Formats: sequence, C-alpha cells, structure tokens
Amino acid sequence: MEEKQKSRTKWKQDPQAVQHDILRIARGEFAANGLSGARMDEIASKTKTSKRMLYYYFGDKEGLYRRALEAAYDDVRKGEEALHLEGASPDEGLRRLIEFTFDHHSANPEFIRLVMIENVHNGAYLKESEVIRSLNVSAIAKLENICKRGIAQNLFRPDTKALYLHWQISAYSFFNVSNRATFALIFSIDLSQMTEQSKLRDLVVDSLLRSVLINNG
Amino acid sequence: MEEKQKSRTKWKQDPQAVQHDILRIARGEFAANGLSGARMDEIASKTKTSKRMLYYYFGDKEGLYRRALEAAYDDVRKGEEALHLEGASPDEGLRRLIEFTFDHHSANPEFIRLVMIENVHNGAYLKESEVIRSLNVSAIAKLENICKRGIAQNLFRPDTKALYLHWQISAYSFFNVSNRATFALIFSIDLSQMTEQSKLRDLVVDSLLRSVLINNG
Amino acid sequence: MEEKQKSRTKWKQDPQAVQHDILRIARGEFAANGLSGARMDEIASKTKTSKRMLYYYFGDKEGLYRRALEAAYDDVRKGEEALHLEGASPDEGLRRLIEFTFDHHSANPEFIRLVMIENVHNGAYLKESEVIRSLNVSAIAKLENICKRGIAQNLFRPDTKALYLHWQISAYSFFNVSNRATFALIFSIDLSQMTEQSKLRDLVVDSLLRSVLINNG
Amino acid sequence: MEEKQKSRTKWKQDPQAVQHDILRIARGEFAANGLSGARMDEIASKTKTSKRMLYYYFGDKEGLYRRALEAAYDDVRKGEEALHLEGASPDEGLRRLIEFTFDHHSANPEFIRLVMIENVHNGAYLKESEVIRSLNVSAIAKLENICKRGIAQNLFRPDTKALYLHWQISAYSFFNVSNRATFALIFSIDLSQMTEQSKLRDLVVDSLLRSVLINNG
DNA sequence: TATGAATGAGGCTTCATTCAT
DNA sequence: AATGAATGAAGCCTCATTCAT
Repeated sequence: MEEKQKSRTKWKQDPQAVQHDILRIARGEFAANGLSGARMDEIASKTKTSKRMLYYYFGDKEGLYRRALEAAYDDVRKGEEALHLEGASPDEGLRRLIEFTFDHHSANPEFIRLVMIENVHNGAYLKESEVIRSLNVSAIAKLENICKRGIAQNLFRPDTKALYLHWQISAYSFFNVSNRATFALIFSIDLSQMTEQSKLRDLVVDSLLRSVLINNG
Repeated sequence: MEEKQKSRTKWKQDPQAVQHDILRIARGEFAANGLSGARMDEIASKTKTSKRMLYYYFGDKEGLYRRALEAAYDDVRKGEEALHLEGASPDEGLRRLIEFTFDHHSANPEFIRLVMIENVHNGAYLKESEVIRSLNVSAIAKLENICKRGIAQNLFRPDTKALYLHWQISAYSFFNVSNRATFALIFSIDLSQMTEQSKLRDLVVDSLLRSVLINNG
Repeated sequence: MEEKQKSRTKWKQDPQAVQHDILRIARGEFAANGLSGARMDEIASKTKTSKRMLYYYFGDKEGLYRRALEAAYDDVRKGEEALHLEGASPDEGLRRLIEFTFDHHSANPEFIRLVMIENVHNGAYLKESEVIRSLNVSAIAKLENICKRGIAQNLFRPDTKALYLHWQISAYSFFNVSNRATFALIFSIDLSQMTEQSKLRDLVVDSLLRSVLINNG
Repeated sequence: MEEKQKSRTKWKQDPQAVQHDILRIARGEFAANGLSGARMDEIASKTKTSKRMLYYYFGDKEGLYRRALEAAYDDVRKGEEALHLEGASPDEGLRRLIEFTFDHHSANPEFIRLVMIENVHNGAYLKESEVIRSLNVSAIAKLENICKRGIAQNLFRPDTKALYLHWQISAYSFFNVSNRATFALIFSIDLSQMTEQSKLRDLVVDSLLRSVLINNG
C-alpha cells in the first residue's frame, strides 16, 4: 500500500497537464458509470489535483462530461488518421479499412461506452459541441475515395454509397463492443475472446466484401 | 408535499394491475434516464400509486430496475413469437426474418435503450435474473431451422452459422436504433425518417442475403 | 449547558406545527442576515426538525424566504386588525392611528428588517407572492374612512388623500426603525431609548395633525 | 479561466485611478446585492484590474465594503455642499433645503441602498469607520442656522429643533427611495414616476412647512 | 505592482429509503 | 394494502482567499 499522497510539486503551473489529467480520469469514470452515475468526488480523488479544479476548468459536471466526450472523439479521430491506404487496390483497401475500424473500436471500449451513454441522452451534449462537427469530413473521406475507385474499376457494385457502407461497418464494429455483455449472457458465449474476435472480424470483412464486390461467386 | 396527489379512484385492491402500472412507468423512466439517472420520486409520481408501493413490491431501486428490464425482455420475446415462417423457402424465410427483426427493434426503442443501459452496467443485473435465461432458446430457433434448410438445399453457403448470422442481424437492427442520435449529429442525416429507414432495411436485407446465398451474382 | 437533544417525540405528525416552527426561525435568521447571509444549516439547527424538512416543505432557500416574508406580512396585518376606531372623532382617530402604526412598527423590528431586505432585492420575491396582494385593501381602509369623515366635517383639509397620508405615516414609522443604527452613529444620539421614542412619536403625531387639520394655529 | 480577461491598455501604474475604479464598481455591486450577496469575482470582473488587486488594496471583502461605504458617504456629503442658502429667508431656506434633500436622495439610490444594507448590519461597519464621524457637523449646520433665524424672526414655532427636523426630512427623503419596491407592489402605484415624485415632493415640503411655521392657516 | 493558477471550507440541494399509522 | 411525514448520507457547487511567479 502506497502512502496516499499526491505529488503536488511539479504538476503545478502546468494547466495543460492538469486539464489533460482531469479529462483522462473523467472519461474513464463517465464511461464506467454514466453521466449521473459518475461522481465528481470520485473523479477528483483519482486526479492529481483537487475537486475544486474540476469546476475551475470545466464549470460543472455537464461541462466536464462534454469536454471528456469531445476529447474521446478527438482521440479516436486522431487514431483513424494513422491508417494509410494510398497504394492499395479498392478491394484490398476496403478490407483493410474494415479490419482497421473493427480493431479500432475493439481497442477503445471506453470510447464506445461514452458514445452509448451519449446516445442514451439523445446526443444532447454532442449537440452543443462545436468541436464535433469537424469530425464528419475526415471520418468518411477515405471510404469515399475507395468507393469511387472501386466503382470506376468495375469492382464494386455501382450503387455502393460510402455513407451507407460506413453505417454498416460502424454497426458491426460498434455492436461488437457495445452489446458484448448482454449477448454473452443470453447466448452463453463470450465473443470477447481473441479467437472469437478474429472469427467475427473475418465474418464482417467477408460478409461486407461479398455484398459489395461484383464478382464474389 | 414533494409529490402531487392523484385521485386514486378504484385501482386499489388490484395488486397485479398496480405492479404492471409501476413497471410500465419504470421502464420508461429507466430507458429515458438510465439507472442512476432515473428518480424514484419521478417514477412514483407518474404512477397511479404512492412511492411507498414501489418499495413494497420491488424492494429497492435496483430491484425495480431488474424487474422492469425483465418485463421488457419478456414483452419483446412475446412479440417475436408472432412471426411464423413455416411455409417459406429458406431464402424467403431469411428475408422475412431479417425484415421482421429490423422492424421489431425499430418499433421498440425503449427496449433498445434498456439493453444499452444494461450493457453500460456490464450486464450486472441481467446476470442476476433467472427469467432471462429462458430467452435464448426461442430467440434463435427459427433462424437455425432456416439455416439448416438453406444449407441442405444448397442455397446457403455451407459454413453459415445461425448464431453468427443472428449476431449480424442484431448488430444492424440494434445499431439502427441505438446510435441514431450521434450518427445524425456527425453526418447531418436523420436516418430515422421513414424513407431512410426503408432504404436501410433494404440495404441490410440485400447485404446479408448476398453474403449468405451461394448464387447471388 | 443543556444536553443538545431535540424532543423529537410529540412534534411528529404535526406538519402545521413543524412548518410554523421553521418559518418562525427562518424569519429571524433572514431578518438578521439577509437572504444570502442567512444559512440553511443555521436555520435548521435552531429548528425542532432536521434540515431536510426545510426542503421538504419549502423547496429551496428562496422558497423558504418567500414564505417567511409572507408570514411576516400576514402577522403584521393581523396585528393591525386589533385597532378599532369606531367611536372616535376624525382627529382623535387619526391621532390614534398614527400612534398605533408608529408603535406597531417599533414593536416589530424583525418585520421592518425583512421589508428592508426585500427592498434591497427590488421586491423580487414579494412580486411572486399571491398572498401579499390581499393586504392592500385592509391596510388603508381605516385611514380612508377617517379622511372621508374628517373632510366632510370640515376638520381636514379637503385635498387630504388617504394613500399619501399613509405614505407619510409609513415613512416616519418605518424610518424610525430602519435607520436607527446609522442615525445613531452619525449624530451620536440613540433614538431607540424610550424617552426619545416617545418624543419622536409626539413629534410625528403633532406634525402630521398640524399639516392635515384646517385650524391648527 | 473563471474570469474573462480585459484589454488592459494603459491603466497600469496609476494606483489612485485603479482604486477609484474598484471602489466605484464595488459600491454598485454591494448596493445591488448586499454585503454577503455581492461576489468578489463579479466585482473583479467588472473592474479594469484583476481580483488580486482587490485584496492588495483593500485586504478583504469587508475592508472593501467599508471603503466603498465611506466613499459613498463622502460623495454624498460633497454633493450637499453645493447647496447655498445665504441670502434666503428662513422659510424659503427651509423649503429649498427640504427640496434639495429630497431630490438629492432621489438622485442617489445607490447610496440609499448602501445605507439600508448597513442598517441591516446594525451599522457594524460604519461603527469602525473613522471617516464617517466628520459628517455630522456639516450635515446639520445649515439646518441649525435656518432654525435659529426662523425662531428669532417669530416665523418658526419656538420649540423647533434642527436635529428632529432633520430626522423628519430624512425619513421622507429616505423612505421615498428605500421602500419604493414594496410600496409599489402593495398599493399598485409606481411612485417613482416623475409626476408622482413631484407630487410627493410638494407634499413633503408643504407638510413640513405647515408644521413648523406659526401662521400657516 | 501585478497576475493566472490553485484551494479548503462550507454552502445549497437531492437522493433513496424508512417510520408511524 | 396503503400512505403522508420524515430522514441521514451524500451529492454538486461556490465562496473568499492565497500561492508562485
């Protein structure tokens, strides 16, 4: 057991670091307990600063939640930028995009939970956020490029739409994380095991490619 | 003083009705606000009885939540029984099953929200429930029958697995409701409109059939 | 030092008494410290019940303040009803009314302070109160009767108006209490002493009668 | 983060001006919200400097309040010096003094509010102030001169006392401002309208003169 | 002289729950 | 079976003030 004592020496006078620290903890707590379930006291105690600072920097609980949500979206967007598909053929590119998205969601369950929670609130806090609006461009650009090329090369069905394909990929990737608990209980199968995850990933990739590609007999 | 009085006419002396009334209200409140977000006072005030009755019949808040969750699952299961596919061919049966599931989820957003909330809690309350275990049989029986026949008739790919197909159908149908709010905000498109819903339904059906059927060129 | 223990036996189940008790204490605290200066904890601790009951019966601090203000006005109004002037001549009646008002204000400094405080808030809480509106009738009825008779009997100047005369009486009676502290400090004279109070009362009565009566040479 | 930054141009390096600025703002805030109701943050944010300066120059909240109160008294006293009655007859002088006092109070509602607030605090802060003591001389000197001359010329009743007459004038002039809000609400009449104000002023002047002058039949 | 960052103490309020009848 | 009154614990938030530079 370590002595409970926060190192309040070198963190001071670094507002950026303090805010980041708070946001990181807050994200975890909100993801774990929901907006009303999370406790400001609990968040504060896990932080390197005092409770007062949560209010100093974020105003109130909802403000903190909103900022944590934004930060989560932003982190995920940054992660997505890491995927480069320049040289790949349309079908190979699509395969890799699906795999990446599936894995990326799987690797960020905290983000998934925040989005679930935000949807329980009907997107009320995302609605207020200016920051989020900028996500839509980058989120779908890669896919649009792939589709355009795939259709032009007569590989993809001509009615393939990037937005709807994105919806499909998201549905699989999101559901895979969001509904693990209840699915496991009802069907007595733990799909979060690595072997199951790779099986599901293949299923998703194959299924979607088969439905998009023209010659998939 | 804190809760308004209602004119309690002749509901008294009917415990069954009282409990049903409470559960119906509770389901709505939990679906709308989450477990910690829902308020016992609010639930009670929308009920035909007093707050004391919630505790009398359901013990505490978590007990009420669990019972409301169970009731929601039970209602949905009953609804699913309405689908009859006896005479249909495997491909037609699958199509109708997908459509039905999609529509059924869409028609029960309150249930979807409860399941989301339960997943946020890692299925902790479903885990305790004895009632829920009985759902898994009926939920997948129809699909297994279809798959068996589809494979036997050389219509479906031989490696088609009912459980995984069910997972796919569920992913689409669930995500369609669960993530409406955030999807709409990020992509500025309201997929809940009827025309969009029917477009998505066709997309889901076509995509899945194409990926399952052997000759789908 | 008495053992700090509230007799929580015979007060229970008497909501009226509980509310009265709370209001009495609250009036004192608000009068002594103002709206923001008063402390809910302090009010509660002087009460026979717990802090929770303040909120149970009055909603929040402002609700309690408003109700305490209303109760104070109501008490004062009831006190005013004790004055009966039926048999008196107009001049004698006016004299007695002025004396009574002067004394009544002097006897209720807590009420005066509440009114001062409410004026600091620009009457924002009185404005919301339905109860207060009923005061205006009774407050001035007696004076109107006196004026009418006084004018009819050629005793009072014909342009004497009850409302403005009331304003004058109130100004003296109110100021006598409200500004004691600063007046005493600046002029080094404690007008709250009984001899000074009676001198002031005579001054007010004489001055007003002289200015209203026709033959006051 | 909690307070907005202002473009501090070239106010720096002028302590006098900074203190004046702070006092002006503080007076307004205290007058509007009372001692406990006023917020140091709010005062600071309306100031040209930062919050730290309030503490630098005035020590703490109470120190700032006291200084603001003193400054308000001082301003008012300076204003009173503007009245010159040298050539006037006693009755004309008295009339003009009353009118002036009435108008002067009416023109300084912020000062009136501060005095109300100080009285709510039983003059506790004025009591500590050295500065205030010097006010009593000038405040009443003019009136004493008038009274002496009026009595000597057999115009005023011989028992006329400057201090009590001052009390009467103050009562009217103060109450006219201090109780506007509640009076308006209870009697549904807005006495702050200009026509009403001039009516009240005439009433006050006439009433007081009639009660002081010997031949006023 | 000046300031952004930081804070402990204490304020108001709400929660699920139980009591007494 | 049913209820209005009551509550302790804990929640969120704000206050005047100080620190480190």
